[in-house]
Amino acid sequence: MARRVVRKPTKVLMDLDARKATILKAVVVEHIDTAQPVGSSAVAASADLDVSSATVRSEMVALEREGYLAQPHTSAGRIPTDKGYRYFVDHLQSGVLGAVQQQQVKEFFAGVRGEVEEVLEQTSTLLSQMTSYTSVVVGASHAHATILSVQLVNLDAHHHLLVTVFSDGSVVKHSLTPSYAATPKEVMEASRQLNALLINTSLETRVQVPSRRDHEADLVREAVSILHAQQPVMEGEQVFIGGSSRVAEVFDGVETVRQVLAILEQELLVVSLVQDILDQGLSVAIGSEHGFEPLATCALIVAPVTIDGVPAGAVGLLGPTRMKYREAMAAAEVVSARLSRHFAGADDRG
Amino acid sequence: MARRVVRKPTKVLMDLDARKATILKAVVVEHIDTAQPVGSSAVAASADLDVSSATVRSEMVALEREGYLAQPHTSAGRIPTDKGYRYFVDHLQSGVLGAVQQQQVKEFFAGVRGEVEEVLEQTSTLLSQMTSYTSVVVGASHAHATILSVQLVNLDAHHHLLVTVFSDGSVVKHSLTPSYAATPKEVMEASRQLNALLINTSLETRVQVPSRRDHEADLVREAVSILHAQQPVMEGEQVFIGGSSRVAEVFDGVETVRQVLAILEQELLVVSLVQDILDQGLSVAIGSEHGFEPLATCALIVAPVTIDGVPAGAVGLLGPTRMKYREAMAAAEVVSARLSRHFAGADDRG
DNA sequence: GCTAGCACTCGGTAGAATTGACTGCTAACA
DNA sequence: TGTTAGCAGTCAATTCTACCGAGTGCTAGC
Repeated sequence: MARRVVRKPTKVLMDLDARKATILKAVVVEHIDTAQPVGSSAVAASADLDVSSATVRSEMVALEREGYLAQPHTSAGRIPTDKGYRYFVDHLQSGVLGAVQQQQVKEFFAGVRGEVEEVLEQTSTLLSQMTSYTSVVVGASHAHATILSVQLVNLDAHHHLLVTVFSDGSVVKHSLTPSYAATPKEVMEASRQLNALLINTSLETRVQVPSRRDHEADLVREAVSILHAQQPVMEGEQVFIGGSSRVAEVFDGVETVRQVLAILEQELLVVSLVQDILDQGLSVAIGSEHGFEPLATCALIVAPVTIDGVPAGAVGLLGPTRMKYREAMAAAEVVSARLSRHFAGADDRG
Repeated sequence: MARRVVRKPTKVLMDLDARKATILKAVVVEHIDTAQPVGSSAVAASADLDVSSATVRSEMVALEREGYLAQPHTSAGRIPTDKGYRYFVDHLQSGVLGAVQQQQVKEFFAGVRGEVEEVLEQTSTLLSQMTSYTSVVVGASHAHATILSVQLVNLDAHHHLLVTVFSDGSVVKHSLTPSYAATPKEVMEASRQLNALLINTSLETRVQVPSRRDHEADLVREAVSILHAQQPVMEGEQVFIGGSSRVAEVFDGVETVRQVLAILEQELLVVSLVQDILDQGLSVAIGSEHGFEPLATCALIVAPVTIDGVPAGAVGLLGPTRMKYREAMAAAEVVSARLSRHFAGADDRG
């Protein structure tokens, strides 16, 4: 992927004097609210600056020159640039969740039950409902997990199922369809050997396969090779996308909607996008910051999920650059934290 | 669900004389192509009727009176009603697939490999790419499949994984989190008992569980109850939706797009919709024919997938009522047939 | 350094006029 | 009787024109 251009936001150089900052924030807040360009008088009225619109005006000229604001056309107000949003986000006093949302989260985690996948999927729906943005929940790959059990099940003479259980609780199946007919006994024996061979190894460990030429050894070899033949990257990554219909609500322009949906369809892309941002220690990627052109009008909020300190995935929210950062970031953080806790405490619940 | 109002299209009463039929078809074809109301002169020109637009006009008045056509406003042309589309579809000479699409299908099925789920998912993408409509692929539930193997795997003292393999090749996992600490030996013994108990039963079979009060028996009881505690309807149904971004292309109006996307998010709903139409032996449900209000502007094409004659799911295409029925129906039919063949012949391939 | 004031720009809107794609009807015709 | 040409009427869509108003940049004065 030609997308490794993300860089940490340079907090240096980004210092505006108090008045400029106030004005910038006012513009951002107003524009997020109304989706319209914001004029100097609106700012003069809203922000608690005791200056006239003319003063605001000259400050806005400066802010535009420095790249925080832009003007759609001469006689319009200003809208924030990505850089403007970035300043806003970096200097955001972290928001608190609304009472309704808090209640929602509480009830959800009190009531949620079931397999990891189900929980992640439902979490995704929760996040989307809370924020009215599209949510992305990524579960970690089990590339590093060790194998707890391997079992070869006989469907019929030419069709066997390799079922592998990993230490992180994931279960994977693979089909084996040898050209020769294996007897149930041979399959069982192969299964036994596979267990002996693979238990407590991870997928990255190479193992010594038998070199004999009989059905059992053939089965064992094929099973091992299938198991190890995973995609080098993030096979087994799980993505759950919640509220894709929100895309049609929060973005304007059919074409934008189509593009965003098209991207969400490519789950691998979404995973790597989230992963990238996480790598960079960012919690928000605004506009072109993630270096992925088609999402230039989007902002992506991510929050890591950990299990006992170990990275185990992430939750994310995708919205337009003019999204409600405060609420959305608060939601992502709270949910990721509760999710981490949920998994950490998974065994001491009924 | 309050939606069991689907009825077979009444082919009786639906006979139009040759000229009316020609005119109706011309209107449908033209409107599908242009999305615009079709006027009498356009019909007079396109169809090989040797009559003037005035004659066409009076015929169209009749067709409107009989409910096949409608007029958006006085001085506009006519657009087909659901009934009009229905007539069109029922009297459609079945289309053939374009050469490109044929090639696409051929290559796809020549190259496809992997687990059932992967194949279904990829098929969904294929269908969507071929037709540029959103596709829905439904895999059958394993409610009737028998259990080939049950295994209880020990994650830690309070956390076990129940892995069940079914005769249809599906694998399901459930977590067991007892409050007492079970030893690995107890878990293994429980696993053994479960196997003895459940193999060759289906999920509908009730089994006799041990009534002893020890850890093994407790584990067995819990495992059996979790396994049998499935949703009465279609737990284990799988849905794969391909090309949801197409929704933004083929429907117009953000609100419509949002609604359709929202419906696609509810997978259970989609399954039951497809199932309903399949039950009725319909291959196309147009507009309100499926009795589901929010999809009134949609048409849904379905084609059953069978494995050796046994129903095993369906493929579907969702588009606006003015979709390209010929091409889409041909695609759905061909793909469902090839898919059926693929699964039937699954064991004699490498 | 701030502000009031002013001229200027330009997108958006409202209304009127025009266009053009239709229709339905009618009278004449085969 | 069915068909057609012709015509008047309807109505959405388009174009235009004028105008409004939000908002700017600039400047002179405080």
